[in-house]
Amino acid sequence: MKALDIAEVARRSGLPASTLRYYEEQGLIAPVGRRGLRRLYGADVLERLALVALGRSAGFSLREIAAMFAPDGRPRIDRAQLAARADALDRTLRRLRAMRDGLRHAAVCPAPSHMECPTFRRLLRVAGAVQARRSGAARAGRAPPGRRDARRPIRET
Amino acid sequence: MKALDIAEVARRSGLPASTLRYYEEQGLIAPVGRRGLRRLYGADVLERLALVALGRSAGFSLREIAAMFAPDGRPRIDRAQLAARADALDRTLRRLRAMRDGLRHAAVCPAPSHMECPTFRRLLRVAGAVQARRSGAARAGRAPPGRRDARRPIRET
DNA sequence: GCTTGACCTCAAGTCGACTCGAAGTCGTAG
DNA sequence: CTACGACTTCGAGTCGACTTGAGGTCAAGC
Repeated sequence: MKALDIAEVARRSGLPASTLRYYEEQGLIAPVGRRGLRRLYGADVLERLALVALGRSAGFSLREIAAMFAPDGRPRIDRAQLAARADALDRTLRRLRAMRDGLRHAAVCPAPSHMECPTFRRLLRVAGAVQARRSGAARAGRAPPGRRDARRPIRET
Repeated sequence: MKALDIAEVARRSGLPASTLRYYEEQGLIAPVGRRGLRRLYGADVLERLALVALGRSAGFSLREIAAMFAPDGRPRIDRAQLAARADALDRTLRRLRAMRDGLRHAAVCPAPSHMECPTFRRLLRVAGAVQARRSGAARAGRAPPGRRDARRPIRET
């Protein structure tokens, strides 16, 4: 077994060493051992990191990703959870698609000002409506406490 | 002109008053005046807020959105910037689409473990590759300093 | 044996977009 | 006229995912 030192894992994974230590702290990876103070990783850490990257890319938090590994270290992924995340992605996709089309249109729209373009105005109403719906505006006037924003950041490419 | 107080704007926009104040601090909106200490808003603030919501939905930061308003208050949106953002959204969409398909597949994949499913493994390689490419791994070994992660959070629905 | 420099730990800082709490002001209903 | 409560300001706190810096350890090369 050739053990990898942190620099090697960093080089091969593209992640800085500080991130690897942070991931370890978060229970996402673990070194197979140490030489003195220095961490030694097995080659499988790279697959694990790919799995983490995959999860992050799909919008999972590090905490959620950590929960996807069984204590024995093997990925134990809940299929229902995957399906749910796929559905969430679908919703995001629909929203972003509409947004892209709107932007695309606005970019070439002949109206002198965006505010005079019907398409743009429609987009505007939609964006405003999403917000109002989320807070229950004009119904209760006050969102139930503790009901924090469920949206989670997804990172662009 | 009927002036709206902050509670009314909050109600109609679905945003908490604290957010409206914060937006003002960030130069996104401004009250038309005050009655005593209290802010009074014109009706146009709602359109403005819709514009802000739109921008946020498209992945712009508040800073960028603020820059989209000319000093006179009218939206002065750079069409090239819109097109660029639309392209960025397109890339994000492609990535998320692949991710969704992968998740969907993994959720129904008959392989006993995800690691034995070719589709899942392919997805894994892709996710790992993105990361490695971003940091220039295996080429320079070190990303040029100051070149911070350009990805920006997009919020799900 | 000594130096070098890659690694270590731990605490603190960063960023964006808000939210919260304390303490103060003020218009209006009674 | 007073009390109430909706507003105000300002500073600090939160969250997630890291990064940075100070100060310490240690294996390997000279």
